[in-house]
Amino acid sequence: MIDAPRPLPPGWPTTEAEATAVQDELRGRVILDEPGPQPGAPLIAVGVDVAYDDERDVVVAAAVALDGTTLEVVEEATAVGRVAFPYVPGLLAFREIPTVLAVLDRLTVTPGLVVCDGYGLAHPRRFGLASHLGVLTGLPTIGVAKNPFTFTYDAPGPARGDTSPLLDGAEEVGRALRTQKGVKPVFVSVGHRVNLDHACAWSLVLSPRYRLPETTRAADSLCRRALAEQAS
DNA sequence: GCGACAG
DNA sequence: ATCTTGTCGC
Repeated sequence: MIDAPRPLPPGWPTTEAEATAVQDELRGRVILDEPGPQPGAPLIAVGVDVAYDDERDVVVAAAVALDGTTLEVVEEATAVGRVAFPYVPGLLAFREIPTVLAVLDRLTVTPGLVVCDGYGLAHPRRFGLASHLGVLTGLPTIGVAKNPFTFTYDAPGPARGDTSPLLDGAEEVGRALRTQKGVKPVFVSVGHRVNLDHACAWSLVLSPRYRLPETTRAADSLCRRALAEQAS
């Protein structure tokens, strides 16, 4: 059975000015002074990702819950929604967050950490997707991105676990983290209720074999499969 | 002013 | 994100 795309929430921003105002309002509710879960602690780590069909204006979100110790999949969920905003760098969250919230609602397990595909604090106004999702759910969140966006960094050391600051001018907004020897780093930033050390440590724990965390890989794979089903 | 820019 | 074949390598 294929789900019909759910409609947008009433009052959802439609202009860049409105979306920016929402960010500025929600940003005051981000919690940055909690250490967050200890890396390796027994918890459920949830990866979220989305896939788009711009033709049909459809977005499919996937959430995959992993045992934070064994990295085994304990639950999967998908949700189908409407693309909620045009793609504007810095406003990515508005495109997908309603559907991401829906997919998290479908999980029966309680996430101890949510790993987002994108940024948190590393954002032009310090309120990326991971920050936004964290504030709206109250859950600890981190962002792990594949690209440095507009930020700068020097290459981290060659060993797995080596890091270097991700900089916006002189300000450290996240870290480039080498998750595999000799492989391009990922870009980690804090979302909500997790500090940068723990965010990096969890990113490393969740990436035992590949460049990207297993949470991200599992969610990416699932949302692509779900989008293909939705299209057929 | 223009372009570049997470996904 | 997405458009897209084969190919080199473990």
